[in-house]
Amino acid sequence: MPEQLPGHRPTLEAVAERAGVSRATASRVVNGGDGVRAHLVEKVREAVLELGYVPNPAARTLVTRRTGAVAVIIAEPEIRIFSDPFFSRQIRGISKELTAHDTQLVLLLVEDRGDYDRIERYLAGGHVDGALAFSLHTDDPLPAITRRVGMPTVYGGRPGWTAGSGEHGGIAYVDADNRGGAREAVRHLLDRGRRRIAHIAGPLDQTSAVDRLDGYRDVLLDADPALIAEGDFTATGGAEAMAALLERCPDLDAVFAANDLMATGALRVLRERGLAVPADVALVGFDDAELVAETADPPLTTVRQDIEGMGRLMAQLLLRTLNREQGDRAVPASVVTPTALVRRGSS
Amino acid sequence: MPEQLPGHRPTLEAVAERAGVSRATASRVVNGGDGVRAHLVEKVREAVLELGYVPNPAARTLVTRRTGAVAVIIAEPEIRIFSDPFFSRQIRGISKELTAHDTQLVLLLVEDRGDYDRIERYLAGGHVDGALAFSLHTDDPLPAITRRVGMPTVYGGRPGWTAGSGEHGGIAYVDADNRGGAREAVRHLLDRGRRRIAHIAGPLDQTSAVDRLDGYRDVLLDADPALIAEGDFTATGGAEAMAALLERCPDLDAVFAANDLMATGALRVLRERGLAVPADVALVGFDDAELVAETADPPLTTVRQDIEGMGRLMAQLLLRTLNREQGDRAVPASVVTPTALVRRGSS
DNA sequence: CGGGAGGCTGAGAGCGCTCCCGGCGAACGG
DNA sequence: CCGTTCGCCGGGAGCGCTCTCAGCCTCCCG
Repeated sequence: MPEQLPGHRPTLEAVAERAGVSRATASRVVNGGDGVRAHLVEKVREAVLELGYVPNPAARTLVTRRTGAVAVIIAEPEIRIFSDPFFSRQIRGISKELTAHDTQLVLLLVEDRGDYDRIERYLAGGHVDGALAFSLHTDDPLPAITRRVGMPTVYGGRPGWTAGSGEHGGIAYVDADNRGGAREAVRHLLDRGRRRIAHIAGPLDQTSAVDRLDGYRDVLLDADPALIAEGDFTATGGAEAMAALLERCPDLDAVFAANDLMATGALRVLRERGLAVPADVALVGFDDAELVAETADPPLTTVRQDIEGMGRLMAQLLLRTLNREQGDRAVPASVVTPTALVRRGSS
Repeated sequence: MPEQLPGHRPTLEAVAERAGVSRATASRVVNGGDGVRAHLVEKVREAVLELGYVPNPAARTLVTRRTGAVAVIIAEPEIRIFSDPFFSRQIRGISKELTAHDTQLVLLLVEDRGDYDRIERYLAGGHVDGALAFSLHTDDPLPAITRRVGMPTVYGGRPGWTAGSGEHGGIAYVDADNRGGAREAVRHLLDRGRRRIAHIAGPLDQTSAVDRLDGYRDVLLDADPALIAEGDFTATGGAEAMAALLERCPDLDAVFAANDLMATGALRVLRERGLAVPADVALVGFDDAELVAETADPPLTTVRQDIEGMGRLMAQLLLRTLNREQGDRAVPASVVTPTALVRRGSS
């Protein structure tokens, strides 16, 4: 590519002049070249290359009312956000899909509740065409905001308050089959002959945690409530929950943890107490988190979900909505992706 | 905030009309209100509120030639990117600082080498005012790109090829005092009476790994080369390196790992071999990674760096550069932040 | 009381692009 | 050979904003 010319960047006007055509024709070529005779297309392309022309996105946005950018809103006040590989992989999937469609990713991190004003102003300002948001908690103000400013939004993870469609059209989301995956995990433990199967749940203000707990209960209809402890999706939380469970039910012979991080915490506590995994206690996690599940000792049996694929799906859903005609108000259907049990040494 | 009005968003023109002033005056008020009489300011502010006016960023950018956005380029093809808490915390710091200055964060993930063309086009397109980039490898094409398109850039971590100032002005970066921190770690092990101190280095195409190795050598001038093994900053890599070290030097009595993730891998191998930490082998890590160093068993002695602060610093440096007058070509000075040894149970 | 200075305001140009629409030439049918 | 259609191109308006500059009005000083 040519060096930046001194002074200002070349404009479409300059390209047109050099190619000996009008600005309109130059614009047509830059945007695909339909309806322009071949030799003119060629001339304009040359001029673009020679001048090192790059379209000015602001000018383009001003008239098309499209920014070619999408906001990714992460409203997780905790450190988890990135350190949980879950988010990183989902973002990676999103990024790939957006990139493939020449769309930019604007990252909006929410630190505290006051930030929501900023988010609202930002979305209302028309900086982006749509938004992707994650794992809402039950009282999250985000849906109200996106609705108010009319911003097309796709959520990652089923939102808390809407089982079906809300009052004003449903909300689009992409989620894994948490409940089904949990069922499979527990059934697997039953198949292994386990009878006192405990569950370390995630924070129950998140639907993924609730769904996994529900899946556990689906299979263990008469489960002893003492066999259920709530964690917070971190290793430390998992360890604490495990300790509490052992206190209450020393006879347990299996644990289904709602994610792999908590499973590793549980693993540590079990080892400390001299309990062998899986001989004394079988353990199953959830997520198949890289650098965690496989490298655990013993490697974790876990429920895999295609996290990166879910990210891609979120982006696809959003982009499809954005590319619909203006009048078309239909909300895209939500998608639930399948899970799969991965058997390793811990069960 | 008022609901989105039917049809189009209100423009500055509409605000001006409603307030009974000219568009110019309305603009002045929206941008701070200097030099406008108080009662007019009041009137315009009211009109803004009543109409729910939000400035159109594209129009503004078109004339000011400022986008109010900064690119964060992450060119780490590995999974590490986010799962290494290092990046997440740095991004968090960056995000905080940018938010405080009303600047947006555009995330650019580089998946493979072909992506660099896309990055170059993006930067050349003037979508952003500046860029922040991370941990360059020695042959990274990024510096050439940012220079070519004249994009102000601050790097996280000292770039590989430029010890001092390059041919055309130096490159601004923010880095921790890796070498000094490493020296302190090794001295600490010496103070504990250790004499056969091994080092698990990071990938030596990254300057942070090189600097930490150099710090190790600064203190152990006559270190046995067999005591040094190269890892890759992951737990698995650390485990492999540890195994290799034990193979070569069964008599080692201490290990300084170039990061905490590798230290945990080493820890696992040591335990497997029946070696007690710190009784048989003392262990020191680097980073003070959350959810890793403190929760390890035993908790890791490690070298803490203020990662989030480094992120903030990167953003500050960049913003300062951007707010300089156009003519001022000076590159901001790079910053090296201090480290501190945190003593825990592993040494 | 006149003149100059200085503070506010408004008119208007213009940022770089897209897209509507009118015109023009070629092609084709009668 | 003329009228009509159709494909292609250029002129020009306009997206919403900022900013310069000229003009006005007030105030102060001589």
